[in-house]
Amino acid sequence: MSSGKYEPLDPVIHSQVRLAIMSVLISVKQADFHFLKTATETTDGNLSTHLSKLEEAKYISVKKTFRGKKPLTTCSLTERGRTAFSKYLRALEDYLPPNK
Amino acid sequence: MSSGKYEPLDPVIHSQVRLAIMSVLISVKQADFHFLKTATETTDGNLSTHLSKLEEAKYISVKKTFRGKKPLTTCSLTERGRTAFSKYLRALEDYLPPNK
DNA sequence: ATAATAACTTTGTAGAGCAAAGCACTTTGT
DNA sequence: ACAAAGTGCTTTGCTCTACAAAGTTATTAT
Repeated sequence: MSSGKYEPLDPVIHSQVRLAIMSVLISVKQADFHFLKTATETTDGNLSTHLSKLEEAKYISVKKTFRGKKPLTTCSLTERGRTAFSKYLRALEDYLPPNK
Repeated sequence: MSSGKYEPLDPVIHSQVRLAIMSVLISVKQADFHFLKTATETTDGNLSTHLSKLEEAKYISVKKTFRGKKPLTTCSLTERGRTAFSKYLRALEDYLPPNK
């Protein structure tokens, strides 16, 4: 039933780092800056900008609190983000060879 | 057995248009410019530059001939391209939620 | 001869991605 | 108490990417 058509891939998600972030957040529901940085193996600067982009798109929500005296940034997927991610995954299938 | 690590995604392939091109070429073995343009729904300019990029990476081979009096550009995957694509697909799995 | 079409390629510009530098603290010596 | 080092980010600046629009070259239609 492959339609032969390529659905557009949401450009907000179709980026290595942001895809990794979304992927992490799908599985853990909540993740702080350090965790995401380790998981995605990116730099502080990159992570920060990519998080901002995902936040602007309302795909994640970012809560800023304190862990003891230090700032703590905690991220989680929004419903909108979850929807966008599954839509992305469905679209992506158009690009993948038929499932074995 | 998901390692929790995100393998880097080959940047030559991780682009909507180039991914679509690779996807087409995996399934049809040969495709001309017009066919690829229709399949990937991109503009002439974009397709041209993306093909050049894939060619530079030696992922595709581009043969320029004539169909009657008109130029005809025919593309196909190289072995290197085929390998790169399956590597990309394996890496991509790291980013996708566990199958089902 | 002129115009329209085909099959690309090149160019210009706007946006994405990254590392380095910056900022606002807090902790750790001394 | 003070300075130096560390933490947890954000901002900046540069390079690289992606795209559409314009250009090129040749062909077919009028």
